Amino acid sequence: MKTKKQTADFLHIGAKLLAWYKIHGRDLPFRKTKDPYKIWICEIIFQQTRIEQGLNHYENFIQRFPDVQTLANADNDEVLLYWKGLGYYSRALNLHHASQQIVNDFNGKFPKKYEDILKLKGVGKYTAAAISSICFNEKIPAVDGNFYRVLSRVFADDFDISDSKAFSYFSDLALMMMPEKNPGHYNEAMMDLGSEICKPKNPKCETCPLNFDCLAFNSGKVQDFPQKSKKVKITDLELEYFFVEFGKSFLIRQRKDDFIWKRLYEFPTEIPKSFEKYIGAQKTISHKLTHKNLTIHIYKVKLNSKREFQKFGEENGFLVSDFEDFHYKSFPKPLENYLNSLI
DNA sequence: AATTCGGGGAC
DNA sequence: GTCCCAGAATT
Repeated sequence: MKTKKQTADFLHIGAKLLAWYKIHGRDLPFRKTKDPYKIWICEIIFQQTRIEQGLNHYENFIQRFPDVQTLANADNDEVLLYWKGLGYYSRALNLHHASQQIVNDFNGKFPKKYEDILKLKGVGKYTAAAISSICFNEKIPAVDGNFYRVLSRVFADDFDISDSKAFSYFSDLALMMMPEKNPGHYNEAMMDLGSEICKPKNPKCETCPLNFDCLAFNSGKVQDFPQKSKKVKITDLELEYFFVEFGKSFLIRQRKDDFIWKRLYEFPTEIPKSFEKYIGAQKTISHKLTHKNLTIHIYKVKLNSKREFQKFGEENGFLVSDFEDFHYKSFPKPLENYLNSLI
């Protein structure tokens, strides 16, 4: 149970944060709008993604799909194309699905209530809070990795951020500091502070607006926070592909959506025995994902019979692509790199 | 409650 | 090499 004095102290910290934000907040393109559609897109794009990495994707995506209707009417493949290289591709599939949810279930108008926004596929508690606070002035903390880090340091709190209860734990802390006005700015301020000042490594505590209040800083233990118990496990995975070509054409197909690289394009993973005599150059690619170390073997299969090429493609459901066409499809990064190396 | 899903940048 | 990033869905 918090006393009145403590609650006042919390609010004081939130006010400092907001004051800092007004001067030092980042000038980002999506900060100028309160269009829930645009904020939604930006929140999804920047999930687990650095601002610098996703900025161009955001601009291109908004330009091509400026509103919910455009996105809902778009081809699934084109949505994925605009997601090329961003990773976590189910985000794009969920985005497309949710746009059709808005058209069908919300009469084409972006929902305004937190509970409704939360119903959209791919929108969780963080994203619903971000949209609600920024666009509709709802006082809900958008607790993300930045909140975990900043709050655990300010209060020298050793609550394990990999605990599944961390979200609700830090939400309670964040809410106590949250000002009545400008909830969106408060949430954005915490993200900017976490990104620019209270960074995971080498935080700039000397210029931090909260350094007077920060218990970790004042006890010289900033590096001890946040506490995180869970470590990432990395497994090895080998993939084998056949680059089946005839002239300037080659065969591709779309992946299923039950594994990595959902719905992205790839090469055949097997060929008939009769093709083995055409196997030529082989390339081995190492590629790191967050939880996997991939080793990808790609074998060139250069056919000299157009009939065999087409027959194999048709019978196994492959598409014929070429070095112009593949730019208009979304490939996994290592396969895209491979294709570019052949040009 | 634990696992899975990318790619890139900082160190 | 390790860790983290405007997290969410699935098991």
